[in-house]
Amino acid sequence: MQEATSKPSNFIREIVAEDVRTGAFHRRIHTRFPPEPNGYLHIGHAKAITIDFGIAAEFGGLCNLRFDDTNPIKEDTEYVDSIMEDVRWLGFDWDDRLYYASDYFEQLYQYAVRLIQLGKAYVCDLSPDEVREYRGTLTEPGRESPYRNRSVEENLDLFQRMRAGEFPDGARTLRAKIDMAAGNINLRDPVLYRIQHATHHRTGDRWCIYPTYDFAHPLSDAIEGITHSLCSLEFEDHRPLYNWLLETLGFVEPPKQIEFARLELTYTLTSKRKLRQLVEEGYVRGWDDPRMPTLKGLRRRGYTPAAIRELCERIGVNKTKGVVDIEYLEHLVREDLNRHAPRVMAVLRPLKVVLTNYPEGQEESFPVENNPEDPQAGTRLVPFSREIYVEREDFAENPPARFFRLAPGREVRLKGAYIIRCDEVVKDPATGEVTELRCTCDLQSRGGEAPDGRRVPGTLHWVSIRHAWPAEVRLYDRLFATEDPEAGGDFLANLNPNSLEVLTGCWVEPSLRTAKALDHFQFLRHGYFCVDPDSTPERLVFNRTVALRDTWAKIQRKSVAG
RNA sequence: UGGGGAGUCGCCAAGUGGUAAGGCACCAGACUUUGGAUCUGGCAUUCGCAGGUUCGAAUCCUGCCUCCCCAGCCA
Repeated sequence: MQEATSKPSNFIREIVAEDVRTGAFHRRIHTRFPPEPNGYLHIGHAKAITIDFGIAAEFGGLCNLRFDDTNPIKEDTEYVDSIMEDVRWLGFDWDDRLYYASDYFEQLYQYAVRLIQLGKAYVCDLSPDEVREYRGTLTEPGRESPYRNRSVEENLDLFQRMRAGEFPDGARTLRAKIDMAAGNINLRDPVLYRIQHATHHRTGDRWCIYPTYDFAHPLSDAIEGITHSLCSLEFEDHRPLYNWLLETLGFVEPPKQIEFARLELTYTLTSKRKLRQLVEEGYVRGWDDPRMPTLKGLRRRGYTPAAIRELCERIGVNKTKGVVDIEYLEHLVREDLNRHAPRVMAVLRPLKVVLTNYPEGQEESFPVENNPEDPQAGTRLVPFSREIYVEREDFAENPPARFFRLAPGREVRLKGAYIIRCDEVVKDPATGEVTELRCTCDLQSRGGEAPDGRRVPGTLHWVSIRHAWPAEVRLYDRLFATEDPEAGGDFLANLNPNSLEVLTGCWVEPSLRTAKALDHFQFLRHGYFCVDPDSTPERLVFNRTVALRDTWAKIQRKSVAG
């Protein structure tokens, strides 16, 4: 609880702290993360997970993982497995508290029977269309169902026969008897059970009636001894129903539902339906495409659990709907990876450089720091020889102002190696394209230090041609070109046509040969990269997580703008 | 027009009657064998608007405005 005071406050933390202080619950603080197994987890879920597990941990409580599997036609075990994997990857653990709403089907049924006995629920024969008609509108009250006043006995009999499978889908429902004139539409005799002759991924064909969310959720919470049922804003309207059910059924110290705003990010979509469309219609390569905001996509892209958790922590918790700038997340991965990712040299768009005064056949190795942020990370030896590759954009025949890189007659330092000067530019006579640079190497500058102390402002990354390893590098950009993917009404029209650029002729330093899938690196002067699962030792594949901050690009942009 | 929510810097967000934290972004500078990182400084006389209460209000009261959610036998 000490942490509770050291972290920035938020209204949920305050409510829970107050409940602890007043002893509102004679049991430990208990929350739950209740995903429906009908899709993959995305960045929005990360916030809910962080809050659910975080609040419990802060107050010495527990958080359950509970699958809200009350709709058999939408759900599947494939998602169950995936969700568990993602929650663990994010860094949370439910120990042995893995539950399913479907585990409670029998109990839930008994609670429904109890409600009927109390005269608080009835079997209704209205068709779906009729129910809608009777419900009224936002501004007009509804009308009571003609079946509303059936006897307890008749209701009990009918409900039992619903369970027995005597009626077809949609023929009848069990409804709560509350108030058809309520301003809150959720209180206009909400449906508690519907008939659905469908095979459930866990209970098989044992049931042909299934509880609705509104019925199953509060009761599942109560059954598990949840104290604080945290959910998103769209359930605010359901809270009176949540409370009505628990009160009517006589639960002591019932759980409290508290709603908070979801996490939204700029340039990002979190609608399950639309994400599915992107996958199914081939706009991305799958649910784990590195451009997807799914946890699987983020992982493959190279985002770390720590960065995602940190985002959730720093954006706070409240009821104000907002859209967080994706740059915040990008900043946080950089912050994390800057501390942890080993530095390495990779040339993405190679330009050959021949060091004319460096002895042919000679080679040597230079120690280069693995991470200047972490002296403990040590150094590695990087091989050097007469012919190297540098980045094409690190050379300019007619350098613009403040260009610190290679140009005819100019000097530059090769990171950790030597200072070189460009003497000659070799071009393809047919196209005029620069194909090679011939440079001389200041042999006195081993390690990159000028012997006479002269200042060399530019430092380039490089790879020795003879030693380099080929690689494919996938450069990702935002999936959508507009901050709000929904802008203009058609999210597909807002897709960024340049969200993926595949570079195939890349060369990386030999130390990368042993890199394993999902390993993180900083490619010096480029950005953070992650080994794609497609990678093999013969053909390395890297995904760009995020580029380094690029002050030079900013200067150029400004000079172009005027 | 019914019910439920929300409005503090470009974005996120503290603040709970005592005179506007912090982060992102941005700007300026220092340093730099990553034009990275780091460091320093700048960045809301004002809290949706209008009244009122008070010595004093973003915080209390009144009225208004704007935005979001709800009419699935989805969750």
